Amino acid sequence: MSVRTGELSSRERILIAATALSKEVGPAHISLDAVAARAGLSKGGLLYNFPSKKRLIEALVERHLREFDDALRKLEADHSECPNALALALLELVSCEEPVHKPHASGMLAAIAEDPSFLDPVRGYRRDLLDRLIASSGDVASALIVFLAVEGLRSMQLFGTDTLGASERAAVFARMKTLLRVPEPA
Amino acid sequence: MSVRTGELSSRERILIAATALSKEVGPAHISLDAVAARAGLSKGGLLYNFPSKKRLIEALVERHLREFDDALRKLEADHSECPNALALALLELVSCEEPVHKPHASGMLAAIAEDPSFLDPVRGYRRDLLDRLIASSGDVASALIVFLAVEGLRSMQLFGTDTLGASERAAVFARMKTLLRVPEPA
DNA sequence: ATTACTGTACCGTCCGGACGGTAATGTCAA
DNA sequence: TTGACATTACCGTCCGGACGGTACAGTAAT
Repeated sequence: MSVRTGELSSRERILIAATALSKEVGPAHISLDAVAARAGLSKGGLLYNFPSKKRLIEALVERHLREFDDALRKLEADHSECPNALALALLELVSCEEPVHKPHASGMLAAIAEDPSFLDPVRGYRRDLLDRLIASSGDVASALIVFLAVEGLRSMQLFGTDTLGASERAAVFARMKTLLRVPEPA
Repeated sequence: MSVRTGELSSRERILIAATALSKEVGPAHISLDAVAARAGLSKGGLLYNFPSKKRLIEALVERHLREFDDALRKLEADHSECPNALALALLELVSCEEPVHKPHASGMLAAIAEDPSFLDPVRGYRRDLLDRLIASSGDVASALIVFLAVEGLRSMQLFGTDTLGASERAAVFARMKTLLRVPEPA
């Protein structure tokens, strides 16, 4: 609740450190000691910011959800004139080269590793998203296809299994837009 | 290398126990002690069958891959007359109520938790699958969409995030078949 | 005086793995 | 057919180390 400088807050540094460590040593092996050292503070300092490992991981999930939603809403606003704004925003969000959620991927894996129920908030968010998508689209089936494809691309990014090339991603993106009967912008 | 009786082998029991424990205590918290106890043998006995935790987890991944591939090939054979046999088989495999891979889900999470690189064989398999799918389909874009949607459904099943209802799953399935220009069977 | 830490010292627990048995089941030569 | 040894499939214990968390005294800035 301060930080006037351009420096990152301790909380932020800790979250970043936990994510990085998860990628380096495996999601199941992030220890408080290691996270603290990586974030450049003492274990006491870490425990001051997050009173338990559970809280730390919850924060990881909350941060991911918040940043994902912010980015999505911004993109949706860009297409506010279009009836399929949400679907379009989703597609853009996941098919760009550096999606907002990608840096958080290994942190999410750490949460799953610790206890899959940490993802309950994510489950809720996704279902809401799907409902909004269905409501905003005339066609339920194509809304579902878009949702599933987005989920597929996201999961591949989560596991680092993103074997699709840029051209392939572009092809799906284009086809998906025709599926939604969105005219190409040129 | 024996087992004439109808009983499960120790290896099998261990694999089942590890998967069940992963679901119960969280993928990061399966210990050799607990797995052994659950499988009804001692830790020494477990280590006899799998000389290290790493080997145990590798076996979990191999088993998943093998059973998935078996099931897929069987379904593919059922549609051998159709040019999109592979795509159809994939869709059927993931959209049925109890997919073969679902019971293995928490075991896969345990593998990811321990070290995401355990999934390297899975990555390879998926890329091959995608290539076969593209080759067998005239249209690259729709092959990609099917692949991504399948991957999305699979990841939802993996995380227990499978919020889709049966009717929704059926709707996507049907739409996907028209995408592939497969005639409805009645 | 409060906030935001640092640093050290601990505690109890758990964990992977090594290891030394051992009972049952072959195998095979004398 | 019997004794000698090998192999298989396991048991139970032990150890060194790591981990989450606690406690607490100190400190520098506001």
